Amino acid sequence: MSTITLGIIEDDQLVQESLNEFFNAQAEIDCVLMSSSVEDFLTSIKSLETLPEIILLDINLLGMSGIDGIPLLLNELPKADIIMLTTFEDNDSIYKALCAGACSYLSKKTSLKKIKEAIEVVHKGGSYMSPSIARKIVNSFAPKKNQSNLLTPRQKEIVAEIVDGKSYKMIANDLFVSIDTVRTHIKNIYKALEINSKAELIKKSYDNEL
Amino acid sequence: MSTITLGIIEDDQLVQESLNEFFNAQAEIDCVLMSSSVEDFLTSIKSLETLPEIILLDINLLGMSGIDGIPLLLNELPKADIIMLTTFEDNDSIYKALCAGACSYLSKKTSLKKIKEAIEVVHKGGSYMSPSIARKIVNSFAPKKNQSNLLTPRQKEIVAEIVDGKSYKMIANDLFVSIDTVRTHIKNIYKALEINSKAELIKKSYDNEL
DNA sequence: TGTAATATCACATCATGATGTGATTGTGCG
DNA sequence: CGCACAATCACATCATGATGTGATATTACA
Repeated sequence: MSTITLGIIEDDQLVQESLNEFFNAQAEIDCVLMSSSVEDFLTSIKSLETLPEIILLDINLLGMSGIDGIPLLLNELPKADIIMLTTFEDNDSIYKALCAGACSYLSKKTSLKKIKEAIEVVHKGGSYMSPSIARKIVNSFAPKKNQSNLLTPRQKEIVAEIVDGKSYKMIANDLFVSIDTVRTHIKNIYKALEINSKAELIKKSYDNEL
Repeated sequence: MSTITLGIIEDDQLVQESLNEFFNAQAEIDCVLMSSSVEDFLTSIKSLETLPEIILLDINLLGMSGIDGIPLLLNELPKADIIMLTTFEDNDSIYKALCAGACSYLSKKTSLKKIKEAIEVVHKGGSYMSPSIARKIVNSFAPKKNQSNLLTPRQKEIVAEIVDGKSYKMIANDLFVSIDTVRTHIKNIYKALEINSKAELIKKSYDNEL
């Protein structure tokens, strides 16, 4: 197996040292750059001969946050894979990091052995998530338990049409009822969901809040 | 650690045997039911004393597909966690299984040791994905390469407000411009995106097609 | 049997959205 | 310099959406 080149952006001195020490002892992984901030990292890579294939990235950094740094890093190193290594495990951070282009997300509690495993997995074109984080991600797909019966079946049909971009007139046609009936349904839907515009309805629908 | 009770739905005789043999040798895991179809499984669990906490589920089954079976299984065993174990690794199967409520997804190539690990991880409230599958999932979050420059920065601001559920009037207020300016922007946005309603705009935005 | 919930329709009114035409200003680029 | 383009504003018009009030028929359940 060829050596994997690694970059690390991490502002905690202790974590830096422990990672450095560990990877120095690993023949398969070569840490080519260690920085305390995204800004530093971006200037430093310009003078490197061998660029990192994998970047371990913290979120809570001096200067720019790791999440905001992802697009910049990918811009400079389009082929690099980014692995988040952070204490933040809230849905929002995870979601934002993945959307920005990170391809793996590890809790800082992860053992060095597992971090190494994750690096190797990512290098092979896969991805590894900490179990707790993977669970949060799958939960974001799963249907809400509050499969709330806020809406009647008929109302859900109407919502489906609206979300599909249909006008009242088209809905009336599709469902073989009058426009006024559609209006009434929508009025009741708005009341049930405590909203008052199509935009909010579509948003709720996409966010699975029905 | 208390014993984990397991159910398996798998129609390949060989896989059944190899799983059975393996788990019989594991003190931590007790396979309480092995079926060849979702239908069989659902009738058989009625006569069980100890219900499975975890279900290993194949997709390609006689009768109902594993994916279609997920809601039925969760209905009977609301506390159970479902782990997919299948050769199907296409995005669509993965997406559908997770949306239906599966909480883990393993390739059939996964070693028995890793399957056991996955069961334990899931039992602790986490989730484990095969690396190749995890990668597909994260890719579904990542931004489209076609970060299309169809819209100007200002137009993107307007879209953000619309998607947020704001009316033209509110947008005009927020951005300190007149309603007519907002109208013009939206007109141009519609032209650029070849659409003609707010609903379609919000849809495109949520589907990352901007 | 009566009441609640659902689904249907009507009429009215005002707000908002969609679309067209036209104009001004500033910025950047070849 | 002149052109393209982004961003701003105005006026006009018609379609659509939001909201209220009221009514009828059906089903479902206590």
